Amino acid sequence: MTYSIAQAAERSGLSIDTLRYYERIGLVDPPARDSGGRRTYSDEDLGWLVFLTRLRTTGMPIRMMREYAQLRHRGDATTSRRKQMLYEHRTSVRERIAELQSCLDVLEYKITHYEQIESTFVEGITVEGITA
Amino acid sequence: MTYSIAQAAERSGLSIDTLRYYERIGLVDPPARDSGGRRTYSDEDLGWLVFLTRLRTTGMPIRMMREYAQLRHRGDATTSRRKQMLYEHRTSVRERIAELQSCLDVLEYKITHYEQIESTFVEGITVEGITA
DNA sequence: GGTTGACCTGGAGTGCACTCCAGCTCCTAC
DNA sequence: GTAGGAGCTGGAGTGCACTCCAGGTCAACC
Repeated sequence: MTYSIAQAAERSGLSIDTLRYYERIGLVDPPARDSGGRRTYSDEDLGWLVFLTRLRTTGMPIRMMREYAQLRHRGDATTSRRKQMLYEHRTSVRERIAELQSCLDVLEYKITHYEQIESTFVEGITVEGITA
Repeated sequence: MTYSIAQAAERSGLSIDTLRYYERIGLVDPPARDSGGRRTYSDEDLGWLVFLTRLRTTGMPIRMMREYAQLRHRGDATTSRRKQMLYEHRTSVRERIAELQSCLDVLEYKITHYEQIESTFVEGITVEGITA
């Protein structure tokens, strides 16, 4: 099963331009071409694209994804390196979730106490209180 | 109690340049100045800065923070509008956390099954499996 | 009174991740 | 056989959020 660039875009959630951009910067291997020179994405290509979108969604910078892609390209010898990268990334995602959660808590508090807080914002809550 | 720009930067976690930038774009009111023309931040200024960093950390774009700042500037009449903005922002933060969590789950799965997945990436997990 | 260091201003530069464009080719349908 | 639409390339442009810079002021200390 192969997919046109439009289909690959739809299935990966990336735009057509982004697919070509990712290829240009070496994040994805150039896909096969049909007789007319058009890109044809395989299921494997799609799988990789979907995985990349996960990494991107979780905030991995493109240069790191590229590093991962390059390691992947070098095959099994780099498995542990890649695993290590995923470990580290997992940690940072967890930290990011915790950070968001903590800000969310402040937000909840602020919403709940909105009227009071508005007038006594600094003393009561933001500086001495929850913020700490 | 007042603070120099360097102290305000340290306490808010923003850089000195960012403090001046925020002022320039109308995100914070111009603070008082001392006799030498230097900015002196009050506790209230600090409280606002800290709150802004929360919004920023949770991904609120600057133009929205500015909108909020403008409403705040117009006083009590805009309380419900601002509350509404916080409600909506809360929703988007919750969604973001859920999105991160779901990607994290995939990542965990990938890490746990790393060796197997490497060879059967597409069929087993990414396209038909968890991804869905 | 000279040097140092923090701060000032307006404006230019940066890094990231796309996104858009002109001008072209190729296939399909009428 | 031509009109339309999808796709192609190289390169330029965009939006965001800072970040840096040159050239200056000001207060304090030696």
